[in-house]
Amino acid sequence: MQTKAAQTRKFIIETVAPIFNKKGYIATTMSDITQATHLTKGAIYGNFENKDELAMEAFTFNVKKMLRLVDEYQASGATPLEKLFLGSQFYRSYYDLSRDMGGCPILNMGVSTKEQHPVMYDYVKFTVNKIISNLQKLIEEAQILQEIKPEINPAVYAQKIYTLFQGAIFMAHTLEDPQYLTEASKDVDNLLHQIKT
Amino acid sequence: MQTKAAQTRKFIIETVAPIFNKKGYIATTMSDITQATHLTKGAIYGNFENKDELAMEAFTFNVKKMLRLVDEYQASGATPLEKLFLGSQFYRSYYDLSRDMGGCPILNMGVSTKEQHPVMYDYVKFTVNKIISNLQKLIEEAQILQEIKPEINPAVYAQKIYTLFQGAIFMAHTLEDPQYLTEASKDVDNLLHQIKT
DNA sequence: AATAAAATATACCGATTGGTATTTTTTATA
DNA sequence: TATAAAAAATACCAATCGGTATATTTTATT
Repeated sequence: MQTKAAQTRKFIIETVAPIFNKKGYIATTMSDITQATHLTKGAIYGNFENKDELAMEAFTFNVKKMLRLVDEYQASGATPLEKLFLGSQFYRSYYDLSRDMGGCPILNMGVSTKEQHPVMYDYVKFTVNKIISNLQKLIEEAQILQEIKPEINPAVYAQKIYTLFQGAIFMAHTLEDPQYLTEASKDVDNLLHQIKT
Repeated sequence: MQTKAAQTRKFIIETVAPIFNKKGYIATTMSDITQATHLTKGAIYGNFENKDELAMEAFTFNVKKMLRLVDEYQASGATPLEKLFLGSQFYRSYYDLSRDMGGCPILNMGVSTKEQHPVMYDYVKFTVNKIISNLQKLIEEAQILQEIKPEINPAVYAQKIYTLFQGAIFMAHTLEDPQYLTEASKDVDNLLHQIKT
């Protein structure tokens, strides 16, 4: 095992991820990073090529963590429709979950990298598209199993659901009121009840 | 008329507003500002106390412009319900409108000032609350005129509508696809049709 | 046209930025 | 326990940051 290097690397990413998420790419300085990790520049630059690489790793760390959490939450669902309901349920705890990692990485990075960091911005877009595509696939599978009405458009509804949650995430974090997310979850639940067979 | 000073001040604010909106408070440098205005630091600091004041003025400029636009758009509505439908209609052109000013100022500043600029962040919150409160008032007036069902909760629906649009704004700008806003507008239209008497 | 005031430009400041070359310390291997 | 390699610390770099003091130019008033 080539432990040590990989270990510090992991430690740095975990420590720095919420900082990049909170402050954004530009506003996060190497000083922030050395202070938070209690390491020196030498150690940081020994483990990462530059600020860019570190920021990318931090962002993907946050995103993968979130996607893993929602995946685990949906795992207990026996059918696609059950997974959709569980996904909706998941967002009731999303305010606390995302606050712990410095906010919603999709929202924060989507906004703050658009004019600052084209590479990361592309990765945000890629991630958003992947999430919506997963949602769409769940709806399509539910239609095959006749859990959801055949006439509804999976792409349109996947988009509808994710848009609603993303709006609620922004509102909850901006007004510091998790109620926006519980309300959105209720709305999506109602939506799912309307389109189920 | 004390024109000259007020004129340059206005010119600087107008020129700089989309830059602050795009890049955020920290990422916007005095160099950005002098380059965009073709003025020197002396001129800038002669008209504004510091970067802070200029950023605040730029943000309020963007917000007021947007609020004025939606207000003008709703003005032709004869009744509160008509104004609500027009407000929904307004967001079908919001992608282009907000892109021209460097993005949605509420979204961009809400995200980028949260951990960077408490004063501006408070003003974002204040503005969001004001917009929702205006929506709520319109719904209440519509209920008094019996245009909207009495059993629906104005606060809940005002929140619902604005959350949906804010989500669509994020999605449209992040994926660079205005269709998210037209779709949200249709959804809100349907919502209004459901709750009208 | 002379003059005072207002507006803008110039030249600078200390602090901080991301990054690097080098030295020191820690770790693993023999 | 000597030694080589890996990791981290130190000391530095030019460039840029926001901001200021001063000099110059433009404007308005008489």
